[in-house]
This record gives sequence, structure tokens and C-alpha cells, in this order.
Amino acid sequence: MKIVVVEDDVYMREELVSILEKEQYEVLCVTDFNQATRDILKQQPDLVLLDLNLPNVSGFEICKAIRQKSTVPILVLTGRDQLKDELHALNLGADEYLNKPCHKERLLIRITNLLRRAEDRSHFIEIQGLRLDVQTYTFYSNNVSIIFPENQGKIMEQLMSHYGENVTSKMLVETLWGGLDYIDENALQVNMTRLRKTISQLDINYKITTIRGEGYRLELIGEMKDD
Amino acid sequence: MKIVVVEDDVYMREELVSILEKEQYEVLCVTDFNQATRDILKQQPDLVLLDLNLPNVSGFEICKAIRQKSTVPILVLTGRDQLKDELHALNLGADEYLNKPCHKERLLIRITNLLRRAEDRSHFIEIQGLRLDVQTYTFYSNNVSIIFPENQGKIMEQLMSHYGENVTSKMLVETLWGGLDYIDENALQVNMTRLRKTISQLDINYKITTIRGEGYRLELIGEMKDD
DNA sequence: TTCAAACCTTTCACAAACTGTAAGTGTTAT
DNA sequence: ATAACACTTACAGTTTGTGAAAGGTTTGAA
Repeated sequence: MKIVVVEDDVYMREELVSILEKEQYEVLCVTDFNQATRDILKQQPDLVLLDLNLPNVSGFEICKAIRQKSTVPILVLTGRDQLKDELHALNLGADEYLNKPCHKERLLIRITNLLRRAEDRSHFIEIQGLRLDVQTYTFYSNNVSIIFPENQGKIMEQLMSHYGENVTSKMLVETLWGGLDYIDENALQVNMTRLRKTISQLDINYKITTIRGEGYRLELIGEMKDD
Repeated sequence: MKIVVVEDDVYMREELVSILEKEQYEVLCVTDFNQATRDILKQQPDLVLLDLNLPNVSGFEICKAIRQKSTVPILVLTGRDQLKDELHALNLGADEYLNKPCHKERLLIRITNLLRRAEDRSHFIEIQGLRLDVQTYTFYSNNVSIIFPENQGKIMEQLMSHYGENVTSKMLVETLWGGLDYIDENALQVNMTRLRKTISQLDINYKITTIRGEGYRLELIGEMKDD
């Protein structure tokens, strides 16, 4: 399991690394706090250990930015013991908030719990309000679950995992029929129609938009495309 | 949302009730601590707020007993600020551990988080290591998910939700074919064979045992029946 | 306005999966 | 041994997902 540590104090950081490595975690530290969010996400960690008091940048901002892009568990470990900081962090998507100094065991059991909880979600790809099991193409939203047929599920998987971007028809054809003999792009259109119909019966806020000559994208209803 | 409060100190209890009711929660208090576990579960609460220091009985025992029977979120709120108590409670299945005195907001946000997290699991019925979505009959175990055909899913639902007890053939026939015209009990046997085959391909620790003349039960492999 | 390219929708027939029936085989308790 | 109960397998009917085909609609440039 890979943990990214974001902490400016060298002494504290080394101690954390030592504690975590003793528990067999793979530990990486981020020290360029200006690009912290990017660097953290690039590592694809299983958990983020985040200090709030960083030079120049706000830990809150990092927390918020990570949560917008990922569902990785965030454990905030900080010297600030103000209640309002704690509430703020939790509201921004932190999963756990601990004050320094913190007993080793207390930290470790929280980490264990967060990781276990995250494992329960490892089947899924999630975007706000939507959740898709990519093994079975079971789809969860609004306390309702349905099963997508394989093709619709594969399309949805692409659209969700590239949320915010365009997904080209070429990419989709490749994903659905791989190296198979040539299949008419009409087949994709048929499946797209079917998927749209399935989605429209679900009470959700997203729709599939066509980008003429390009492909498709998943969008929040009401949202405008911007590239 | 229904919250059960387990707290012996009258003053504290009333304050908790007041805080929670102000947030529109439905609050129930358990005051007979000897039967606490039974009473709590009977209420089918959405969350349990548990003190550890109770007269006669151990809060730890209650925590453990609840967790064995249910996945309801347990928030331990206690005056004991010993690290080992905290670790113990969390290991017994508590989801959150807060020390008294505790700010109102701190408590409320933790409750909110626990409830939100629990809602994610509301599709499912769970027993140790197994999880079944009863809407789609998608089944999760060992980081693998598969979809049960409807009949197999319904049988599994009964077996899991009555884990530890026998499920009669009559009950199963009723569940699968309801008030329909008479259907041969052989149909159930066929589906049972199919379910057993499905399960055996899944690397799990459970098997379906026949209780001759009675019905079926789900058992841990290696476990002996005892009634 | 016109027109062609791009995209969408509906229908059809084939294939795969799920189902109950039936018939035959095991198993258990007396 | 035997009768009641439980299990298994094969089979055919039904349902569901699929791509092909054909025709309709939208888009955007001339």
C-alpha cells in the first residue's frame, strides 16, 4: 500500500516515514508544495497524509483539489486544534482529522480503517453521484442500482473515467471490439442510443453529449462544454 | 434518521437528545443496559451513540455484540481518554471514537459522515466477507464481483439475511414464486444446485448445507451446525 | 436555401443466458 | 430393504443483448 506524506517539518516527516515504513507501507513524500496536488495524484497513492500548515499554500486547498479529482482517502494530521479547522477540512472531503502530537497506534489504526474502507470501493469508478462497478457493470446512483449490458457498461466506463474530456469514437470502438474485424461505426451509434435510453430512465443529472466529428462526452445537465 | 443513545448519565443524555433532535434526528434512549444489545437492534437504528462507562455492563461488550449482528454505524462517545480504550473500541468494530466533552459541531459532523457512509452500503446485505446488492443481485467478495441470476440471487438473499438460522424450503418457494400456481419443489432444488455451483467457483469460505426435512442454511466451511 | 456528411433511431434475426420440467440417480433414517 | 427426501443432468421455451440494415434527422458550409 502506497502512502503519500505531505508535511513540511523535516523532523516530523522523517518520523512519520519511519513509523509507516515499519508497517510495510510504501511511503513517498511531497516537498514541492506548490505542485502538491499534481504530484500527489500522479503517484496514485492508496492514502494521503496531509498537514494543513504548509509554507505558501493552504492545506485546505490541496485537500479540496485532491477530492475533486479522486476518491483517495485523505487523513489530515495537523497541529491546529481549532474546531473550525477540523470542520472545514472534513467538509472539504477529508476522511479523518487528527491532532499532533498523535500516538503512533492511534494514527496507524485510523490508516488501517481508511484503507479497509477504500478497498470496499476499489471495484468502482466514481464521479459525483455516480458509481460503476467495472467488473459487472452494475451502476449505482440515487440509491438505485441497475445492471448495464456489457457494451453499454464499457461505454459508460470510458465516459466516466474520462469525465471532463472528450472520448473519441475511435477509442470507444477500440474498447468495445478491440482488434476484431472491422465493425461499422453504426454499431457504436446503436449502442449509444441504447445507453442514452437506459440513462434517461435513471433519475440522474448527467447526459451524453455528441461532439460532432470527435466523439462523445459525459456532462452535467445544464453544463456547457468548454473545449 | 433514527439514532439510539446509550448513556447512563442523565444530564449528558438529555443534552445529547436535545442536540440531536434539534438536527431533526429521531432519538431513542436505551436505559436498561443489561439488555442493551437486544433493545438497540430491535430499534433498527441508523446509528448508535455509545458510552463505554456503563453500570454493570461493559460498553465494549455491547459494541462487539452489535457489530456481530449488524453493520449499523457505532460512534463511541466516552469520558475515557485512554489510548488503549480507543484502540480497543475501534478494533471491536466501532466506526468513530470521540472524547467527552465534545463540541456539538464536532459530534454532528462525525454523525453526518457516518450516516453518509452507511447510505452507500444501504443497497447491500452483508455478512462477514460477503456482500449482496439485493436490487441487482450483484455479489461482492474477495475483491471480485459477479451477478447472480435472479433466482439464485433471491435464494442467496434469504440465506444471507437469515445467516445462522435455517431457511425452510417453504419460505424459499414462497420468496421465489410467491402466490403463483403450484411449482414443484424440484425447481427449488435445481436452483439450489445451480447456486451451489456458482458459489463453489467463487473463492469463498461459505457453503450451503441441507437440513433434511427442513430446508437450508449458509455456513462457514468447517463450522458445525448446532441446532 | 440547398445539400452532403455525420449522426440517430427503429426493426429484424441470430445467439447467449436463464428457467422449469422431467427423468433418473444418490442419500438417509427407520 | 425400503420409502422419503435430496441431487443432478438434459432439454426446450422464453427473454435479453447484439450487429446489420435501412431510413430518418441534424448540422454546418456554400
